[in-house]
Amino acid sequence: MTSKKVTIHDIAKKLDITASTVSRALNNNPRISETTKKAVLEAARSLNYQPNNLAAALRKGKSQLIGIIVPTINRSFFSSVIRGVEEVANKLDYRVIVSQSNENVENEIALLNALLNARVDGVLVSIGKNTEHFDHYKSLLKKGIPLVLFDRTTNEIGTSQVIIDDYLGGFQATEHLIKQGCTKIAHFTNVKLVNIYHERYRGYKNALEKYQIPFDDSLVYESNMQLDDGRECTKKLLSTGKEFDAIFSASDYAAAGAMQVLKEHHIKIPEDIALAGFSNEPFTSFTDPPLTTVSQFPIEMGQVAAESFFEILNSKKKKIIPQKTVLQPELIIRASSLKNG
Amino acid sequence: MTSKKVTIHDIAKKLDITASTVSRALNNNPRISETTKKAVLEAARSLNYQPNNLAAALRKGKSQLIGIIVPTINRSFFSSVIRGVEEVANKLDYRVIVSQSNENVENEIALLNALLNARVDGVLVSIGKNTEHFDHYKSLLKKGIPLVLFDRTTNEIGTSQVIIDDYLGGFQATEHLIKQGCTKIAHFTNVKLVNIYHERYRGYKNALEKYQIPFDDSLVYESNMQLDDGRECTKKLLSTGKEFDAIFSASDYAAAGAMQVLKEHHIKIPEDIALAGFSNEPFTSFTDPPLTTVSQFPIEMGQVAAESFFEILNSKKKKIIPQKTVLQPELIIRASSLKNG
DNA sequence: TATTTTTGCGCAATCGATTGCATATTACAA
DNA sequence: TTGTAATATGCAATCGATTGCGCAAAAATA
Repeated sequence: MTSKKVTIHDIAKKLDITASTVSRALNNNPRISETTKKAVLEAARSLNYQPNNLAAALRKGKSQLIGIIVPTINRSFFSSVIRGVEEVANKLDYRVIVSQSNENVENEIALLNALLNARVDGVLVSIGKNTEHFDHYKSLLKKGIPLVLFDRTTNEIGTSQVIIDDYLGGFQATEHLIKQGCTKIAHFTNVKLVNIYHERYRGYKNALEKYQIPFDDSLVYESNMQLDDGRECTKKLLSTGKEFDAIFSASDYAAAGAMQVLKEHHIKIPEDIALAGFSNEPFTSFTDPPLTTVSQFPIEMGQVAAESFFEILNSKKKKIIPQKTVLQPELIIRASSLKNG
Repeated sequence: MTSKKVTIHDIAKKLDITASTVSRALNNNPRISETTKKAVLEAARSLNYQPNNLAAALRKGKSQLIGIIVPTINRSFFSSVIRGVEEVANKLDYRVIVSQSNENVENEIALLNALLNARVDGVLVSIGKNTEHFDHYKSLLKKGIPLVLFDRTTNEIGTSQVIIDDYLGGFQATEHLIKQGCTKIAHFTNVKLVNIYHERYRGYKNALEKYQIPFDDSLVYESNMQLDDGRECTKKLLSTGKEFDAIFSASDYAAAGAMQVLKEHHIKIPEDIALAGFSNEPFTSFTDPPLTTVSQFPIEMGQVAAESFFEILNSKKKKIIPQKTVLQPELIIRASSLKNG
């Protein structure tokens, strides 16, 4: 049933001109007369011509496709970034190929290769947690293929990246808790070698320092930062008998876990213990009390990353100075931390 | 800096054979000797050969790309479906191009065209709310291009679709509330002409009927089903003074709104009023109490849709009988409705 | 040993659009 | 009127891989 594909040759035949002319007419080449252009456009419409991007891509060496690799697609943050990227790309008539690494280095490498074989014009990546060597990305750059990292980035590759200021976010959240009158603020963090968590941790410490509150290492708990980890950490924290009046969790999920345990112990939030998370996960406005958190503006991050990407793509000069764009996070204050409200 | 691209011709030259042989060797054609295959593979590796899918796609007429159109990428349900599709596609060495219609018919048409020009091998679509004519999809089918609809579908196009049994979900949720001892169950729904809401409503009514509970139209509230709508409906419901002991909301968001208002009125959930939503939005497990809801298994839906898609794609025969796959939803019972527990 | 079959590979066209380099026509200046 | 420039279009190669057809050499069969 597949109707014969109509090509520029069919148009050419119909108008008794050559395919070259048709191609130029369709691409609005100035060396084609207005009359011919009109005729071509008209014929194209009447024949229901659909250009074959593959052929053009092959010939031109650019596919109008860009690849994006994230750890998992169905997480609010990442899907929002993808949304942002798609918006920008779509306007510029580029298509976005998505793929997920599942935090697995080998997948990352395989996907990167697959994208290269599909001849994407470039790639946007949020690096998996366990990725520790970056040769596959470096070789991308050597081949001159645009690469932009976002959120989960590294400085080991000389390429543009877009991140949020995790330090500032950590600082703001902590400062906010301090201003609410908290002085013994616990902190939940991930293994601190992961950059973003380290930065949030730094922000936490510096805020304490600024307000001359002694830093107490025994109030800092490391975990994998999922809901259950948050629960565990909170239980441990409570069992030590150590006094504290707030928890700043570097993840919303761990904060949610903390909230559960605190409530199970009939500890009032925020009166007894104030709570702040990080990421502005969609669920945070639905907890009771709603969770104070830090927004990372994922859609905007996607847009900025895409813009940064196209800047590289369109720059004629071979040497591009890698840009590091740092977005400002925003503290979202909700009831979980609002003592004087 | 772009290193010269190495092609099969380079491999051919190196081994003093022809490109045809190289191509066949790489594709594991049985008519090529093992010796030659090994040599080609070896040479390909040493030259760091990367196949150009564009060229192959052009020649073969299939791109190994599939397109997917959703209203918005960054919604839990849709991003999860995409995740499922990507998983299946990736295993079969297909790439997934995502795009979002923003519930706009014109975007839908434009995106569809863009995908066609990119020569995707087929398309998966969740139709926008406002789309009322389907010619653009019908013409896809006429061209013999595989199309699978999921979640937001229509019977007006003779093509495969994957949906969940909304009727059953509505029935199960209502039945559950009844079994908890509720007899005056309010229902929040959307304009009932939207299929999925109508089905849930039907399920609600039939469950009542099965248990010989009189249906009371004045307990049914129509709205746009966002959080605020849920709040409004609940307020109205309360202000009527009408007795009710449960709310089955066809949307989790409206249910969350209801929960807020009930709590503001110091009405105990579930003791005074039991609550159930629909969709199993990620936030529902974080509310207090956690919300009983109906899971739609979006990842599985994506997988099934993809499988259905590849079935069409791989079927040799021209005529494919459109399959309508109806997935079973699952009632997720949580504290918001558990009276005896 | 003669004949048929199988195996392994080369030749060359092809997919559809782009583009550098002619060439023909028209316009314009001298 | 003639030479020159500008304009509009054609020719043919090209992008990189695939594939139907053909053919020689090797293997199997008669």
